[in-house]
Amino acid sequence: MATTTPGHLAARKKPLQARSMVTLDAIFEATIQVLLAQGLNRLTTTRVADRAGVSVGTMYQYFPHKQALLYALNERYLDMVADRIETTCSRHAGVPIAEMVDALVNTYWAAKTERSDVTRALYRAAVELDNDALIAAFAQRVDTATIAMFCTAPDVRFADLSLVNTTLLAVIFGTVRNVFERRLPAGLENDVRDQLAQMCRSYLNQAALTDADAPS
Amino acid sequence: MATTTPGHLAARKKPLQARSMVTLDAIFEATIQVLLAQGLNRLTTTRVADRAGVSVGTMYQYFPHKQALLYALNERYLDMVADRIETTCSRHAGVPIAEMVDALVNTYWAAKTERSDVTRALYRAAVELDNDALIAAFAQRVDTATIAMFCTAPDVRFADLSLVNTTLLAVIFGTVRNVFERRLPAGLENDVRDQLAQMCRSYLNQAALTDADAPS
DNA sequence: ACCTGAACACCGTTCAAGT
DNA sequence: ACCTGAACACCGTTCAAGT
Repeated sequence: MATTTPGHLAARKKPLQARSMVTLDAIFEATIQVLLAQGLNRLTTTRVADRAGVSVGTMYQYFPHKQALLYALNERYLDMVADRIETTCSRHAGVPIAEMVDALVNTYWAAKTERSDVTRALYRAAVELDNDALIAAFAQRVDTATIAMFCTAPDVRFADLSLVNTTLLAVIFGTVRNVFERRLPAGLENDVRDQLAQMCRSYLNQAALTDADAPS
Repeated sequence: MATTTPGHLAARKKPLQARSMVTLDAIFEATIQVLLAQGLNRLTTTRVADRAGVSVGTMYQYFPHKQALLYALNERYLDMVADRIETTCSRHAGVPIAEMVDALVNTYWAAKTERSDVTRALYRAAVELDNDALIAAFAQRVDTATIAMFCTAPDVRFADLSLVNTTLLAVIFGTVRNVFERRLPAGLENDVRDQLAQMCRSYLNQAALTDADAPS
């Protein structure tokens, strides 16, 4: 399921021809480069257009305003992360729940870490815009995927899987972001990731229904 | 300990006279009001000055640039939160660790929730500026306070308290922020808070040294 | 000494004029 | 049909002129 883009932030034209796609990619790539090299306050429509090799006017054919550009960039990125989580979830159907949680933490962590500069740039840029819809769509996709996975766990049942799942995702996503923004040394960062996985496992063990709780 | 402000973001003049303090407060209050009523992209130096009843020029006597204004606002807020955490920590010296964790989660949660509109406005505004130093100073204060508290727990010892503490804070702060940005319904929000506290307790139980681990 | 607000440089966005 | 970039409105910041 793709994210639903609110009208006022939608890209102006869908790239149907190969040439347009190349231009669009150039604009995205230029945006990331400017964001990384110059920072958010120097991210100027003119600068992005220059770097992408088009005129400002052309850029405004693809994006109705600067916000839409940042929005689309973020959308692309979140789609990539959601894709990876969905893949992990379907690959881990039926394994013990401790393995599921480890896979989840590691997938999300890896997706954020592999291009950590871009991740950080996007975290900073994301706040410029009204990304509520984007976050909601992303959360929905991930929620669906992880709930489906946890349902197949052979070793546990929960009284309220939905709440447990919501908590788990809030904790994982929130912690990863927090660690990122604090710029901890890489070694400590990895230690915290392992502790996080451990913490999720302890939580799931404790929250799992015992035989005594089982419905007759 | 107060946070250390890097030179390029420091306020231009320290308000030593009562009149100046009133002006400064008016500017801060105006900033919050504009932020809440109009949003970050309409937060204009002119608009803030108008609302505060001073001219732009006067505002630039107190803050060398717009960033410094937002920085100072954030600094004030973080100092308030850190104050409350420090208070909680010294009040809970010597109680069982489960109570410590509950108090910690609840204090942080309450500090963020009580004026959640301001909190959210600041989360959005914070990214505009170089808040690394602010976050580092805040983290340092909180780290010190919670480590000191955990050292007094009568019922547990840890192999690596520093790592456990870092993890715990990253998880609590990150999760609270994530829950905020997702704008969950209030009921669910509270459920997640309770689950978070439960999760922290499970983690601490599991991470605690048993008698078998104890040094001879 | 301190405050004011017109003036300057720059940015987002548009649209008449090009091809 | 599509692209260009000068032009316009507006914002951050300054500083000569006021009190």
